[in-house]
Amino acid sequence: MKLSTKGRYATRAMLDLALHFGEGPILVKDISNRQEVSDRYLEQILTPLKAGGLVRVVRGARGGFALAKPPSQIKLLEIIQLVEGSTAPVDCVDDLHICARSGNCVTREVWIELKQAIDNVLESMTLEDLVDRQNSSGRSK
Amino acid sequence: MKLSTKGRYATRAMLDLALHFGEGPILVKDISNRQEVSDRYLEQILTPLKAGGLVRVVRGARGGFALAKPPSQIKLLEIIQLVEGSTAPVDCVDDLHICARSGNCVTREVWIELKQAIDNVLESMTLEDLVDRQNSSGRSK
DNA sequence: CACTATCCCGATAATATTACTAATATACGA
DNA sequence: TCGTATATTAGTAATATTATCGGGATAGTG
Repeated sequence: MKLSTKGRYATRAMLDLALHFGEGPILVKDISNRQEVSDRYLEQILTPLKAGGLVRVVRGARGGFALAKPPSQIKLLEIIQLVEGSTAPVDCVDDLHICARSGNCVTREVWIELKQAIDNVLESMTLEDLVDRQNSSGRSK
Repeated sequence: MKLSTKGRYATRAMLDLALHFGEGPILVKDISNRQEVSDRYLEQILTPLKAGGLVRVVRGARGGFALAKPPSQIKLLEIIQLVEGSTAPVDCVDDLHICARSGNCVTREVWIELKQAIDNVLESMTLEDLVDRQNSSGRSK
């Protein structure tokens, strides 16, 4: 039940962008320096977020990344889904047919409830919420 | 955020044992046949469940596995924790010190909430609940 | 136009995890 | 004491994750 680095780095990168929202394009390198992750790897992680319309990109000199929408309109669930795929703890939750037992499987019902619980948390939290928490506790950027 | 086969197989094996509770030792081979998983692998998965006191073992002829307690007293959370370790989606949730940023990290707070949501679901469900569901919906064993 | 900054894409190396197998030891019962 | 069954440990193939690299496309800048 671990979140991979993709989900963690993506969330931190998006929070970083939220903290610099309105400042124009932000370099991947700056994000990776602040967040202490590999910039090459971070590029890869940002790709699906761009494809999913959460960030916009300016190429070329003075380019970089920025949120495509205000932080208040970006839910953590969207971020996680784009980089990790579904939050379902087991694949049969999304597709009954990958397991012949699904129609007759009570454990599957548990996994469905688990997914719902996870989605509830991530759905109800936006980047703005994270920014607020960060600011209200005297944390550095 | 995927549960590994360990967690899934363990839950199914325990449900299997719950359905046969009171019938004496059950062969690993019988469980693995019914659940369609490798018996060798299932043995390995049962080991931590034994160490954790959820199942008891009778070695030798006419031996096998059985629940150490009634199904009503075994929570799914216990099963998952024994075979998968903590339900924390990120390691820093359990141990602040594995990441230097933890003290100053708002995303960590999200992961803590996520873990709590997961634990809530798994804590509130016992093997007896699963047995009831199985019986009440006309399913086969 | 030449130069440089920046993201884009595909390949692949390194590592970790997962799922499973093999072989041998140990225990119990008839 | 023999057959049946789990216990234990080590090994391994397959897969997924994590990260790196080289070169290329694109867009500003002087």
